Amino acid sequence: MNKNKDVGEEQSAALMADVARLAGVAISTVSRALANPGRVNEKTRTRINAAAKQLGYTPNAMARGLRVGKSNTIMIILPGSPYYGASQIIPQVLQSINKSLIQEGYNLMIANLDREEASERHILNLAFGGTVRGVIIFSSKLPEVDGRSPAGAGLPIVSMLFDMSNAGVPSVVTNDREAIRDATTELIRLGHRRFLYIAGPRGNYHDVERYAGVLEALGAGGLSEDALSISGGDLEYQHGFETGIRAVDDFTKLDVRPTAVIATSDDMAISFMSRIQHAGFAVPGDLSIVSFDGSPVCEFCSPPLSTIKQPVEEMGRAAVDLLLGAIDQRQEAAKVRTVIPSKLILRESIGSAKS
Amino acid sequence: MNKNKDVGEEQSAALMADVARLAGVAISTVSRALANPGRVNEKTRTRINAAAKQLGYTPNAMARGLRVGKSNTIMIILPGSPYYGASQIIPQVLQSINKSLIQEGYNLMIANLDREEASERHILNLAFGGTVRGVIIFSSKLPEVDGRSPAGAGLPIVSMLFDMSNAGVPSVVTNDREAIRDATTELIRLGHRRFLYIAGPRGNYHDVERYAGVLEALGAGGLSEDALSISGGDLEYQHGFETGIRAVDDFTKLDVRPTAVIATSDDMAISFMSRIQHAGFAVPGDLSIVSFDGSPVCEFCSPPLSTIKQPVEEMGRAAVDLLLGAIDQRQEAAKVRTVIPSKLILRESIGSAKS
DNA sequence: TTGTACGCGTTATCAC
DNA sequence: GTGATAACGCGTACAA
Repeated sequence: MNKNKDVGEEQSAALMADVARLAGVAISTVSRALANPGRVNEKTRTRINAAAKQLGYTPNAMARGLRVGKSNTIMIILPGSPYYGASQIIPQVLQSINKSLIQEGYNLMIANLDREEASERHILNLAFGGTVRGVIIFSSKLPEVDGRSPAGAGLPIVSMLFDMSNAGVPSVVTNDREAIRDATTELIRLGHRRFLYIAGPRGNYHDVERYAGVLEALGAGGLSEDALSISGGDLEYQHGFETGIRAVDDFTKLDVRPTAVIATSDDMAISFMSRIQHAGFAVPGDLSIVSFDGSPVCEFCSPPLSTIKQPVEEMGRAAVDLLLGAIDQRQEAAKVRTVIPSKLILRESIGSAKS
Repeated sequence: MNKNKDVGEEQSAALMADVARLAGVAISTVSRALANPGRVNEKTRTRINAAAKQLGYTPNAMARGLRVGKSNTIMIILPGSPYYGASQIIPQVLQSINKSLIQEGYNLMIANLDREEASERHILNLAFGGTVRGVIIFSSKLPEVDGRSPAGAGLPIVSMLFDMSNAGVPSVVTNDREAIRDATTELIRLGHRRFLYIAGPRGNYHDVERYAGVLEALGAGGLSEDALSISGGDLEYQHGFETGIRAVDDFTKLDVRPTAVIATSDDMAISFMSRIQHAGFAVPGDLSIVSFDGSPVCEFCSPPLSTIKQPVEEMGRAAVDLLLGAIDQRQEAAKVRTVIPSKLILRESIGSAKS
């Protein structure tokens, strides 16, 4: 079968047929020996294994995939333009997910979903072309063009970070609302009465949740919405750092200056804190700052930045568990929403309100 | 063919045969109409396209791949534990590469290469199992187990960031040595005469190059190696931030204190700069700092951190071009080494030497 | 220009 | 326990 077997040097990939011939058995026996080792005589099995090793045999994934009608590739859909806060955590997420997947024999393919139709089409081709077996979505929207969507391809989907459970997509999220609420409550406890909220894209799930969390804390603390000023929130994508910079302008224009700032991503907080200090405000003397994400770099800001740390590794593992569960049909609807709590890390960017 | 065609609702994937039947042509004609539109009558072609659209037909990638003996997936091998400085730039690299690949009809699969044999085996199965068509390697070593390596699988490989051209792997790198040399020269020009170099893993390509660059600048400036102290350089992996923290200890223990610090990654510089200021040293008053990578966050450090910016997007594009060139055999050996220059970004962390 | 027939490498179904 | 054989969905000689 292998026409190059006599060349010896750069032999092209060994086939199952080559292994069978070398081991002196039928090709189907080789297949079994590799897939169901129990259902084949031990003696022949070892002979087959030896032959396979000698030839450096590796099963052809596409042939197998075609035959069994399944691939073993999972696709993760990343936001095309780095999502306003997520770029810091993407590597951790990918690594966590990939590690979990590999243990179960799956591969990870990545796709970027931006505003161009071409990228949506590409993703859908992956989904409908049988290339992928399941989807982890890390973006705020599902790709859809010509009425086709990954769900329509019959693919299991799990959403990470964004709660899409009301769209029927099992989601692994953190407790955005409670986490921000608790952080705000802590600020109130420290005597703060006026706040600046640096928003993510308006309407975005995270922004909705986090904004609500701030309001809940204000309400519980006996403060009205008037205590809250808002910056950012543009619909258009913007780099987190830029949002923070603009927030400095907004801040300095306010008649009554807030004493505490709640940023919805570390990037925003980092650029804001840097520029606001250049503008002559002391942190935390004049101004306390807390943000969301938990990037490692926050510890080394000046002053060290308080942040709400998202457990991205755990969330990655949970998303994989959910997805593989759906694939194996172990669970059909699963728990639709899995919440993994974030943790407030208090650092020196937060202090008592100026009296 | 499609047994579910009468269900209408959740129809399983339409096949080429379905399209052929609906268009009233033979299955092979459909195949041609999609692949070589020129070689089929316009009238029938439009009929076929209409049928395909109506059925939501998407070609099965595995069947095609099996038939043509090629996949259209590229694998990128990432360092399993975040490489000492690279974690900041991985998202940009992935996005740049993915974008370039999609335009040419390829997909991107990711693999992590850490110290465990399982991950090497996984990568090699991908390579030998026909799953991938080419490899972009972002790690300092090539996976190899049982004497198998991706090159042995006949796969085109391109290395990014690391120069592996002497191992026969076309590489896209930046001018580490010159960039560091120029930065060091600038420090010398500013009157600095003693330096601390915060090293990456000893023996690592980047560290070798960058260290050499420092020495070249010292030599050109009439300084001896005695002008240089070294911190870091552990063989074991360590988080960049930790290396910077340890460098603070090393620095304070030196009898003659350097007035300038050259860090081989932004992470190191960021944690070092933060802690050294807490220890009572002024930047750049007592100490100038420059680092390597060009993370956006450097601009918002206190003081803003000078850094050598690597053109990661360009490097990603170049790597893809090289790889696809090798796949298409347009170029056989290609230029073995492509250098894309980095750019020194001067910020306030650098100043004249204390007199 | 279009249709027929075969094969890509593997797994699953059946006999033996 | 093992072997022959028919698919999986598509591309491509070749014949019509």
